[in-house]
Order: sequence, then C-alpha cells, then structure tokens
Amino acid sequence: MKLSEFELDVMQLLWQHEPCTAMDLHQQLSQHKQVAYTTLKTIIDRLEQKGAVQRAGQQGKAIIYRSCVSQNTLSDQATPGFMQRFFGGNSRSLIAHFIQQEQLSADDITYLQNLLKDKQQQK
Amino acid sequence: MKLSEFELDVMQLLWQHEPCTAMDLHQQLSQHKQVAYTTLKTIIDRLEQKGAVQRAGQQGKAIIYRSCVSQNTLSDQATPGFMQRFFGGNSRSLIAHFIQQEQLSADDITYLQNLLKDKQQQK
DNA sequence: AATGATCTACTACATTCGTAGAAATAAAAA
DNA sequence: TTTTTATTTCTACGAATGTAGTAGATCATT
Repeated sequence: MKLSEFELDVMQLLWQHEPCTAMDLHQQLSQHKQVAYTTLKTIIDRLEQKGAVQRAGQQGKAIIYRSCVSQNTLSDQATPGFMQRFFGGNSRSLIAHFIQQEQLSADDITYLQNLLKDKQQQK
Repeated sequence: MKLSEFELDVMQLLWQHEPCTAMDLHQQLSQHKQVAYTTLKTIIDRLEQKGAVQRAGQQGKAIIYRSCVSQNTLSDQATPGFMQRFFGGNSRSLIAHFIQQEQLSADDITYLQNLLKDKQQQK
C-alpha cells in the first residue's frame, strides 16, 4: 500500500487517536498545519479508497474511523526503499547515521545495546 | 531540495559513477529497470533544473554530469520526515526496527556497539 | 414541519511525477 | 560535403497529490 506524505501524516494522527472522527483529526492536525477541514476530509476519503482506514460507526452525523493497517506494516514496506535511496542500501551506515544524529536517552542506549547483543547471539 | 523517488534513484547511480554521461546512467539503470533513454534523460534535466546535478564537460556530443549535492545532505533533509511518518518521531523505535530487520555482519555489530558506547560517553 | 447547523459527497484545479515520442542539432562517417 | 547516427531539447499526457469550494444530506432546534 502506497500512501502519500500527507496521507501518512493523517495516519500518524489516526494511530494516536483512533477511533475518532474527521473533525477530531482536523483538530489535531490544525495544531501543526493550517489546512481546511474539507482538505483533511478528502485525504481520509482517499485513505478509505486505498483501504488504509475504515468506518467504525457514527456519532450523530459524523463518521467514526479507524485504521486498517498498522504503523509497523507500513514502515516495513517503506524501509527498504528509504534505505536504498538515502543510504545506498547500506543498513550499517543508516543505523550509524541515526545513532549519531538523534538524541537518545541513557535508557534508549542501553536498550539498543541489548538489541545488538541479541543480534550477535543469534549468529 | 525535494527530489522524487525516481530522481533519487538516479542520484544514487550518479553518486556511484560520477562524473558520467546520461548514457552511462541509463546503462546502469537498465540493469534494474526497463526504461527508455529519453525518460532517464528527462529525469536528469529535472535534476539539473532543481540544482542537484550540473554539467562538467562534454564527451563528443554527450554531456558529462556530476552531482551538486551529497547523499549526506539529502539524507539529513529526508530523515526527520521519514522518522515522523513511519515511526511517530521516535528515533529509538526506528533504530530498533533496523537493527532487528536488517542483516548485519559481526563487524557491523561491533561498529555500532562502539558508536553507542561513544554516545553514552558524551553524556 | 420548517429552519438552521453540521457533516459528507462530489467536483475541480494547479502541480509534480513517471513516462516517452518527435524534432532539432551536432558529431562522425562516407 | 552530404548523409547517417547519436544526443539533446522540447512537448505531451495520464495519474497522483495537495488543496479546497459547493451542493447535498442529516441531525438538532424552534
């Protein structure tokens, strides 16, 4: 399933707030981006077309939506292309990039170290 | 600078082979994807318009191109959006995802462990 | 039941993207 | 120097994207 950037932004909000109405999502979205309600609604309609969200009831005249795909499913699909296009397919340099560029708490670091240890063990 | 997927694929090849001609790139590209030469050339023209590549001489009638932006610059720009859209802005879960999903050599693992150790030290 | 408010459904439009043919041009060959 | 051939330039077009207005439906209120 291929979603556009804007569509993904809306999925992000939906994952965080579902089940919810288009109004709810517009409310949330408005905190970051100034966009008409009908614009947001068009995106939801397209997401429904694509089978990424579905109706889960009504609330007055408003439709309640929820997602049909998990964040995980979508990131699994997007990951290889991203890695190829921005890191020449080299996972090590990608991971290195993120470790160096992003802020990580002491906790995060320990967690990731353990993951690496596990990975090492599996060999 | 915002490049499309196909444009990025071409940049990827250019980074690996520059300086080179459109023909060279088409040759390379053809190993993975069946596409007309003029299509590839259109992409290069657009990349030139966007200032991502520039002319660096001729070879007969053919133009020699080279990149004006590094892979690093582009990945720095793309990274925050990707992390936000697919991992809800959580760098830890992104890194975890890649550690778990991708193949890493023993060497890679050691390397990344050292990076984490450095990161820990910096605190 | 009529009116007003709210939400959905439909339509529209400029821009970007992937795709490539046709025309023009310049180099190489005859 | 004319012809052939390799390249570039220009033009085109359907699909997807971001954006939003308008019309229609539905619920609440008088």
